[in-house]
Amino acid sequence: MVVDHDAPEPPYLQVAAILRGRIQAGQLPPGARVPSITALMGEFGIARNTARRAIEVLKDEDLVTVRQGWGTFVALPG
Amino acid sequence: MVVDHDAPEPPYLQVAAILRGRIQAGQLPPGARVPSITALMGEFGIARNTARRAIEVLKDEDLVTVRQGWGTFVALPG
DNA sequence: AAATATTTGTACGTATGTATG
DNA sequence: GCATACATACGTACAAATATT
Repeated sequence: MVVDHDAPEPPYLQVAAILRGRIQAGQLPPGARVPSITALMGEFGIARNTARRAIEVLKDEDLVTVRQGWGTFVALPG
Repeated sequence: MVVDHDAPEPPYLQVAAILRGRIQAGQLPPGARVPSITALMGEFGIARNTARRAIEVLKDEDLVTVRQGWGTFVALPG
């Protein structure tokens, strides 16, 4: 899966939407580790800051919790 | 005024705090134009993205409103 | 205790796109 | 068309936190 640089939706929002979909579909269940920044870079062909912005979107939605030096995880329900 | 790269507080938070202070002090009253990204770069000796992050902080606090192609303005009270 | 690997955090400089006036 | 200002993205570098060896 690669982002579409020509789409009206910017890459960081595309990636955020994809990850959100995986969470809501249960593909990434609560407590699961979200792919690391480096992994997202490789999977979607995006730069580091772009990957971080996508995670930032999900963090602002309280869908994930991020901890430096550890990783990003799907937020627990409730 | 220049940011301190050796301070524990990162530059983008330093700049956000300074601007927040100007707003709360009335130096930047409601409706006033906040210095542009380019102006902040020059005033604080920071990069473009760093300036934008500072503004982002204030935007998340609803202290300013940002409009593409126009500028950034101190939010109206209420 | 110390070194190493992994992961997130911050910042740089640059380029291009989009919106407004 | 042009100038200004914000929006997004690239690639790179180093710092900080965590866990493991």
